[in-house]
Amino acid sequence: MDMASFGADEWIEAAYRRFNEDGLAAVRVEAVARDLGASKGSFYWHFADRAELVAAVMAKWEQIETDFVIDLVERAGTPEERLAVLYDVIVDRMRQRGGERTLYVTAAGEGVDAVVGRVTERRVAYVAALLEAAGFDADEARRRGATVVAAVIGFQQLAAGGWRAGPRVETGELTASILRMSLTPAGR
Amino acid sequence: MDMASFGADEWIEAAYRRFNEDGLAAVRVEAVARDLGASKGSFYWHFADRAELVAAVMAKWEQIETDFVIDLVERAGTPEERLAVLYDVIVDRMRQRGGERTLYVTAAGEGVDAVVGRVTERRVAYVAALLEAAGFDADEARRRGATVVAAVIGFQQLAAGGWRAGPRVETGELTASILRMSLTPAGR
DNA sequence: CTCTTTCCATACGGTGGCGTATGGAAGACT
DNA sequence: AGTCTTCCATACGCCACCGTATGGAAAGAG
Repeated sequence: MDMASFGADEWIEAAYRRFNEDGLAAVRVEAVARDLGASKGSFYWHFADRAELVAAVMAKWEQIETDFVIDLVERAGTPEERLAVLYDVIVDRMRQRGGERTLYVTAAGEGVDAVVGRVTERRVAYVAALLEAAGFDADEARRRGATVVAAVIGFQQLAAGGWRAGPRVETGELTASILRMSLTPAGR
Repeated sequence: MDMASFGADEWIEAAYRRFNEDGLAAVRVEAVARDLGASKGSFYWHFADRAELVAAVMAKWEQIETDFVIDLVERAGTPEERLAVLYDVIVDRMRQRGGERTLYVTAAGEGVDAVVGRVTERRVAYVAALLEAAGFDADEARRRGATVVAAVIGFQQLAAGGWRAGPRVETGELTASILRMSLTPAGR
């Protein structure tokens, strides 16, 4: 046991950092090895193949994101206050979560769509629960919850493509706007 | 001039088909050549490199999508009726437009973010114009227009990841829901 | 009929990714 | 001390993709 040796955890950690920066496509065996100052020989001693590393990274990601939602659930406050907190969270994490931008598209090809689907479902369920607490019936709350999540991800996509909201409208306002819309009852 | 020869247009057409199926990543020189029954030698006579083909494909895409929006603009009807038409259009094209799913993420890397940004802007502007005609002020209409476009793209992303709306909520309802929400004024 | 231009196929070199083979260093065990 | 297990580096083979080099067929010009 060398003290400077690389356990599987170090590999997963380094790979997770790469995922967080540039998505699953960036978690390449040689690249992660370079980050770690290790070599492929080490990697293939700890892992069967790249897919195993990717699966571990996604497991870590699921854990982190699930804990995050649980934290959100356990907060107190009215639904409106909680949506305000959600706004801060979204805007705050929008910048750093670069890896998630590409995740939805690559998920199927990497065989991790089950994990992604579960995390998505938890997010949708969380927002839906908030909206249900705010007075919407279950089905409408779920539709709106899905819409909020979709819109946030869509904003990321539009920004990743060349689009900018423009001088009159800031990006943060868009998130605020969808949250406001989600709370406005339909009827007249 | 052989009658069975391949002009640049044939290459662009075949490449566009690939883009439409599986995104820009699928427009590979050898693959398109195989589709056409041609070889790389032919390709590199008509094009300087792959980027030139990709640019041509995106130009074609921009043309098609822009014409589409113009068609939409020229239709008559109340804003509500026009949004209903937009709904049909979105749901109808959601299935076939597989290539656009990956476009926003790959745009920067392929150097086509300018085109993508322009098309996005036209779509946002179209929906914003509808909403402004429905009584919203310009800024609010723009925010909501962007939200509608983002939500639709977000739904595609969520579906591409493993997520399904669930047994109680259909995918089509989500599109209907965001359009309805976009038309509901904020005040009480 | 010959020569030139146009168009294209085959073959090659280069890069970057994954996974494997092999040897070796360093501790653990006896 | 000698051996065995653990961990890792270097080197290799393989494949997919891009772009280039080269030779050649087919059609038009004269």
